[in-house]
Amino acid sequence: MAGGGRVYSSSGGASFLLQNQRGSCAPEPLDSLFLSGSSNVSSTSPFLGSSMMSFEGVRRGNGLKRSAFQQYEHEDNCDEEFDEYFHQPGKKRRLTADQVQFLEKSFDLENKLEPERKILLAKDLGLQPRQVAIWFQNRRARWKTKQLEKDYDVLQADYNSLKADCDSICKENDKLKAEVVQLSDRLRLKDEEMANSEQSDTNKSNQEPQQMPIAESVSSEGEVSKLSVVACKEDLTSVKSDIFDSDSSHYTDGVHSSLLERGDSSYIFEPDQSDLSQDEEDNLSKTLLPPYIFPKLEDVDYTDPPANSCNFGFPVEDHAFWSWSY
DNA sequence: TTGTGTTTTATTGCCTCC
DNA sequence: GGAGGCAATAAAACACAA
Repeated sequence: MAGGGRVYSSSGGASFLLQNQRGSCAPEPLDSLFLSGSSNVSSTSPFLGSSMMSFEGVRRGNGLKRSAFQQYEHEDNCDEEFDEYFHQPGKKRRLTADQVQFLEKSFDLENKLEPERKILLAKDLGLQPRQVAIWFQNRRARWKTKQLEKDYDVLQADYNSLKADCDSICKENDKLKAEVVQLSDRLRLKDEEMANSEQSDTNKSNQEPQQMPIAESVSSEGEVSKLSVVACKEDLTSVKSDIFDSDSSHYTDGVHSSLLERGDSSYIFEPDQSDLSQDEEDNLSKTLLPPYIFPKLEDVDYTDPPANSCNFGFPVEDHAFWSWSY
């Protein structure tokens, strides 16, 4: 017994099928049952022409696939065998291709089954209303599965497209990061060369008896550090030209473009000296480090990369090269 | 012919709605 | 509380390769 107090029967729905499909043995075509204008239910049904249709149209010109009926259609004594086949308790009977096609068309019109429509369909097809209901229920389940597969395919296509974009951007990001590291190394080498040069100058000046410390010299005349600044600027100019000549085509990310959009790329390396104190100039001459760069670069947050698999920011360990000069 | 995977029909239990 | 829908599942029917 079915749940919910329902009473199901699966053995009583073949009356029409027996009559209809047994034509070779009992030639009583029931086409008239489905022809419009006849006295059959569907022809007078308010659903005909809307959600209902005639089984005749489906039956006509439709070759049966291998079905239970085919197995018995041309045999002698088919009455007994047919009855035997359909009266086996607990045996499942597949619907004929015609019946399925009819149900499919009905389903296409409306995939929900109102009670009246169910009764009419059952009468038309010679099935139990319960069988029609079950067929619609299973058909809705299949439709839903197919729909899910379609949705999945669409989502997969979207995902693949986004992933391709992400991969492309990641590669570009890696390339730019490598470039930054390379340029930073060059800056550091320049700085070290400059420091060595200053050291040798200091050693030479220490041999002269009245040589003043650089800081004092700067405070009194400012000549040494100014010369250093000029020398640094000359060095940096060569580096700068390398930076902007190396591959300007992809300086379109936030860092580069934000710098270039200021209209004067040289501001990175050429702070307005009129705003500098002597000490600041001194610092510039000693470190050569672009402290002037970093405040500008702070527009880009390198410490908080996006939380996806594609790390557009520099990882924490990558910050090492930013702090080497401090 | 047979084993195996797939499809189809039917059942069961739970849920919602009226 | 009954009717009906749905998800999960069973089981028969079917398809097909070996």
